[in-house]
Amino acid sequence: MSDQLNPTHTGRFSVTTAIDYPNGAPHIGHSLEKVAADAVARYHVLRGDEVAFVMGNDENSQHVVVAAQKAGETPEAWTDQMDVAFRRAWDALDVRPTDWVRTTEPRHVRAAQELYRRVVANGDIYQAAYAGYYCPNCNNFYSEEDLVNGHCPQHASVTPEYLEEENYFFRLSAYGDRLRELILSRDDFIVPAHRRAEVLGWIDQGLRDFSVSRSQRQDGIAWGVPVPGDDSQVMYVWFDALTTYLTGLGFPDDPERFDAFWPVDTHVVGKDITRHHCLYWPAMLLSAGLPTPRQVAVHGFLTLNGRKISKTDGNVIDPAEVVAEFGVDAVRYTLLRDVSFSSDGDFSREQLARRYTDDLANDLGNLLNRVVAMVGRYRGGVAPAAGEPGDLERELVEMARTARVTAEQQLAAWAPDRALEGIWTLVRRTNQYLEERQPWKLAKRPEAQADLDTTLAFAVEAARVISILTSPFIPGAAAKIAGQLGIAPAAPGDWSAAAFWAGPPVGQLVPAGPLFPKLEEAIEPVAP
RNA sequence: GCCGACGUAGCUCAGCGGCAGAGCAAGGGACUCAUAAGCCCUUGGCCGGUGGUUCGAUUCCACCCGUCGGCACCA
Repeated sequence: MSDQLNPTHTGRFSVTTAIDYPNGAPHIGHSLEKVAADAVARYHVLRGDEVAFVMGNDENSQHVVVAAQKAGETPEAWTDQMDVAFRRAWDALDVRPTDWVRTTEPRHVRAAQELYRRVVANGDIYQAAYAGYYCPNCNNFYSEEDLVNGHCPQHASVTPEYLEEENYFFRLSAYGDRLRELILSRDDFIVPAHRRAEVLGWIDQGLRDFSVSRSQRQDGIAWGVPVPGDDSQVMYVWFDALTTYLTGLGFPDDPERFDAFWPVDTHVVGKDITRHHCLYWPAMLLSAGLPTPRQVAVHGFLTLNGRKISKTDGNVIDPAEVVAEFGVDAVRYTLLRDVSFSSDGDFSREQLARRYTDDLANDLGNLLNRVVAMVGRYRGGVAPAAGEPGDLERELVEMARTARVTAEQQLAAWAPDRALEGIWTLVRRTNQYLEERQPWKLAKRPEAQADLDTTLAFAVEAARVISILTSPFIPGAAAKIAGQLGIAPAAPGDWSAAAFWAGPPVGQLVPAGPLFPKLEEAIEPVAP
């Protein structure tokens, strides 16, 4: 079954998210791709796959040095703090990577240098002058167009000096044809399709080499991965950052693990770094003689209340804050349900409250509550055995199958919103089923007790299936559903139990109150 | 300017050659197991505009109008 849906399915699955610059606390905008990757990773675990899910922080940037200085810290102390902050933020969202890479780790330095050596050996690195306007405050180069009236765009008082320095460059220009072939070789090498078209367009316009090192001398603080054979240079952002994906999967220290998980199944990235993941990275790997990724899934950005997320405008939401208010499952659900992965999507407190109330509390929570209550009231809390299914029961079973297949297909296509939409049709169908069978009426008729048993049994079973189907998205709530059904939460390999009568029999229920209690007060619209 | 997309119900979007769909929002109803929840019904669309291809176009093509991304060392 799984192999039909995903021809490359090998019993292993590897996925990465973009690594973040730890120059401040993570905001809700960072969360979408982490939560999406986590949901897909959890799904693969349920499928019984051995999963590697790599995340991390990009600590080698000169921006980090600047941020640390501003905070009066050493870069080491600063990145240690940020490391804790980021891990805590992802943990609060129930995002559980199997591997966490900091680019300052020795193993990553080894990985980046090894990759660099291989690319050098293939003749794709050369030395040339890099020229630009250098701002000592930013410790960064700007192009002439970047300057504002000759001043640094970040520091109006600074007039950046025109500097040239010898840097190393990667011969990206030589890889246009091979990259085009690679992208054309798989429909879903880049998803969604419009991103693929965009990248092919870039290739047609011609590729330029990019610099992969910077002089280390800038302001004395040694920071970054030294270029092999030239200690005066450190690797410049992309060469170093992209290599984290290799580091996390065991390159070069753990060849067994690396062989098992590389090439990675999917890199999940934001649309802003499409070019680097779809062109720079595959070209670097081709040069190094390493297999290229199977897929890059590009997601859009989140807006907040219809506006760009911006710290300077104060248009930000701290994930921890909304998690505290609505619960982690509601935040995950809203991110995954409301935001089309392929384009930008809006997030707002109102929308979060709406999803919480409509989908989670009313549809799902209330469904579980009424089922558990009826089994309690009519059958002493023990789920009865089903009798012969009728048409309605067969429809319900069919609906469950459709929901499961939809979830599978849509997750494979990186459309978690569609996957959830499909699962919710089963949630709604189960509520409808209860209205059609009206167990509360059957309970009053002595001759209808067998029908009541069947109805309750199918409703309980639907809840059990829903618990498994929803578990990649809202693991906490899914486990609570299982808990009230008196069964274990979904475990690795349990996806196949997401069908009627394919799982452990439900016996004694364990009522525990509303899954998603009604929100206390109406959420006030956020003032503009 | 160039490249790429998008304009379908009040909102968010699906459909992409054969009688316009979903969820939310709005209005009405029957019920009572349940978190005043759930269920049923209804309202609501010249499918951006104009031409063309076709027996037939929301769906394909061209142009126009409008909106938005990208155009490379800022991640």
